[in-house]
Amino acid sequence: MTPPEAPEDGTATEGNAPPAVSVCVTGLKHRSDFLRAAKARRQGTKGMMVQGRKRAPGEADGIRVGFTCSKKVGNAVARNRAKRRMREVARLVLPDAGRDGWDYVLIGRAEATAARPFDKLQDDLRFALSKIHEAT
RNA sequence: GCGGAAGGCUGGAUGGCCGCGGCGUGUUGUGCCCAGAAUACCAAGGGUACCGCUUUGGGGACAUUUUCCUUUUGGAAAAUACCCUGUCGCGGCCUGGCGUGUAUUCCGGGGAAAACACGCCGAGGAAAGUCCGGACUCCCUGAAGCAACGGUGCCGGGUAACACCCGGGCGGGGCAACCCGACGGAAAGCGCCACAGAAAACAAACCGCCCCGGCGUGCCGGGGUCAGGGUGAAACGGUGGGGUAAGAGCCCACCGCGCGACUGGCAACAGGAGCGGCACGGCAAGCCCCACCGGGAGCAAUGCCAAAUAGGACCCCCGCGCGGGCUGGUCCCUUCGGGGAUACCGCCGCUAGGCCUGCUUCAGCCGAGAGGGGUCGGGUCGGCAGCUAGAGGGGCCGGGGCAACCCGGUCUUGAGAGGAAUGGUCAUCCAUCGGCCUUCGGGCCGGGGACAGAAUCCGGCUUACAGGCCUUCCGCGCAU
RNA sequence: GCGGGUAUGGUGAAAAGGUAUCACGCGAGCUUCCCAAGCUUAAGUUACGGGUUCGAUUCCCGUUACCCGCU
Repeated sequence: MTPPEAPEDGTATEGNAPPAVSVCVTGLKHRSDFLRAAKARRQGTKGMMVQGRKRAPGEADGIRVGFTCSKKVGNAVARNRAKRRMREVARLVLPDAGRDGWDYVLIGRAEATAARPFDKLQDDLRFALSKIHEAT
């Protein structure tokens, strides 16, 4: 679902400082990946739930990220909207704050993910990532 | 103007920044493919002419050194080196595997994915529910019929088909415009109709009413009767008159009901001379009968390519159990005729034993595996196809038809993802809601954008939906 | 996506077209000095909305929620 986001080097995002090493952010595709991430550490915020897992070496390269919404979030339109907002947040935040060799899963929340102001949503992800990373 | 009925359209707009999916073109051009060249490599096993190293036996001649005897020649012993001839092993080498082989590099050609650039396209009227009907694919099947099961159910037409649509009929609702209807058959058969009521389906009679008989004179028995009573969703048709012991379609009139010649209509159905003399309650969204339709499963169908690991079949190499033999090889003995051995090599042959179920018999299978190499087929992850041009949609024109719809012409349009694109964010405008101010022109602030997201495709149905716009019609009020 | 099923007191289950039943639980009361046990009693939109029928938990249609299978 998440096509390889454009390598954040140069052209895009002039506001954000491009990371020194351009790490490829790809999508999580398999259910087993999601389940493994769910067993690792997690951090909830107002806007979303974030799960993170440091992969075993040799499993895959780069940062991988997946998005999920349960039926609690609403009908298909509401779920897709929540996922799109989280995808956009991840596109802006992860190349900066994410770490190479990790899997992340972002889980949408009813009401909050769709209604929360966009900058707050970005802050939520940054906060959650820092909490997950510092726990190591 | 108010209230209503029917049909249709629409489903926020513009811009900035950042981004997504598909297709096409171009650039880069690696993985990969094709053709060629060069170099290197390929296990176990087998062979051993030759070469190198090494273990060890026999022989040889001379040389050197040391020791001893003699001390002139010389002799003896030991060591070293050399030569010849065997021998244990290792390596080289040959063979084997070995081929359309593998790997690397280079030259030429083709060229995914990816990146970049440019261009084009990118959700709906319901994309939804998955309720019908099809297309398409696979499975079953010789064909047809019957049965079973499921569905449809007024008639005619439309359609690829339908439970859909159109027109008509009948019934019901509304003053009307209009709307609604699973609307075949209950004299083919079975079943059910609680409670109440005398009685619930075809015959019967509780209270009554009337007549006769009896006596104990207000009760009993027999007969007639269904007008009255009450029950219920439903009760031997209703009203009036005649009639009678009391009554009753018993008779008459009108209404209702049934049958119905004939007439109209393709038909549903309508009208209806005449006849009957009241019989035939309801339920088929109970079983059923009649007519018609239907094989099953579904794109997660299906087809193709195809890692790692495990397992299967076959081939080659190697190896293993038993027995015997051979003009073989090797070793031993030999009176040189031959005889014996055979762990090992080559060739030939075979079963002991095990498995199933408690026993027997028969049959079958395994039986020689623990290795190395190769081929083939199945097949998972994964990938590709199916996958979007079709009973297509839309506009305009012409023709047929009351209409649904059909025929012809012309122009235009065309999402194809796969943890799943079609967006995120900001600003302005637009529609709208609330509050405040108002000089009633408006202004300010705040909220806020219906239902809802393609997943193989198409025709319907059903359900959800903020608002806005258009057309036609009906009723009432007012004015003319 | 495609296909199938279920819904009845708080929970788990029954019910043939005719008064919604059983067990456990919960509330109240009686009994007891108190508790337990026992006895009495209350609580239901039969998921929702229509239809057929005199009458629907049951039959038919639609809606909602939940569950299951196919990869």
